[in-house]
Amino acid sequence: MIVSTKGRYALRVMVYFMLHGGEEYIPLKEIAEAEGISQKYLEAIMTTLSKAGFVDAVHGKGGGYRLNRKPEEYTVGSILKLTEGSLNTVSCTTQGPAACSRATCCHTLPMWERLDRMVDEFFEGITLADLLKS
Amino acid sequence: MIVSTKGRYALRVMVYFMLHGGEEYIPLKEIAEAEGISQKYLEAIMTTLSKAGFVDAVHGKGGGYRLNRKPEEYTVGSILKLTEGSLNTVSCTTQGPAACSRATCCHTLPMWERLDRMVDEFFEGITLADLLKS
DNA sequence: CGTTTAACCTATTGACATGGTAGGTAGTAT
DNA sequence: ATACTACCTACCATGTCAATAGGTTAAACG
Repeated sequence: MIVSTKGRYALRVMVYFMLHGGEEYIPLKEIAEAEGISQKYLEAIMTTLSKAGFVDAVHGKGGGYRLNRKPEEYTVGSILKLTEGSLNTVSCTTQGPAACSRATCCHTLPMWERLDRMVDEFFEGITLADLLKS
Repeated sequence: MIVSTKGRYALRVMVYFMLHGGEEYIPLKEIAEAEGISQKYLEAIMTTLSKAGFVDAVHGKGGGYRLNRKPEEYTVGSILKLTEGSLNTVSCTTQGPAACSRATCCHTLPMWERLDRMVDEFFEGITLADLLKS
């Protein structure tokens, strides 16, 4: 499991904004119900997105969230990295190169690094807008 | 984290066999010490590899494990799938297509499926012998 | 004002996987 | 017989994930 619900929910919510949002703010309650996600759980995810400046948030009546930029300007990678913390595929590559004492002689490390690069390029090459195409 | 220690250890052990083994059997103890892996923990992994026919095992003095085939005939994918159970990147794709009630209308599912295919092709395209090249 | 709405904040919980340990049994060579 | 080594079963400590609970702040509306 490389991507948990946190990242997947975040993506689905962002897609929801893209499809149903405009200038107006959409309250969390509506999204949670529409997407079948626990409202309380979504709160934490939305706060993360809001703090990072991925969405605008407004308190009070008529408030809610809305996208900040055009869908083409969000990469899936940026959303996942924010909510997941990291997209590394093995613990060998999460810390610096000196994390594993066998790094210098490990015959498998280069493969993990190649995989990480491949996954990163995959997600950075997809924007929110792209998700509607397939 | 897509690959846990189980799969990573299995790969390192298989590489060890490739480099240090021949016709003779190598006891677990030697591998565990050389690779710095808990011997008891390795036992479970080796038994899995042995049961699946990836290695030959012989009890008693002078016994141990050895490779079954030529290094080019093991794909990294087959070793990881055996020890990890699955290489799926998200829970959406681990079960059948009907696992998620939103599968038919989910805008992100096709992306996860593409990712899974990409990761699978990556690992199936690498053999044990390839690991020495980079 | 006060009430409603809705974002934000701080714990806490239950379930589960991971990584590893402990202790014993069965098979093989000397 | 005994030394060695694979195999088997059970257990445990830790951490993350997913979700819940209950409150606080901010904004609109009457």
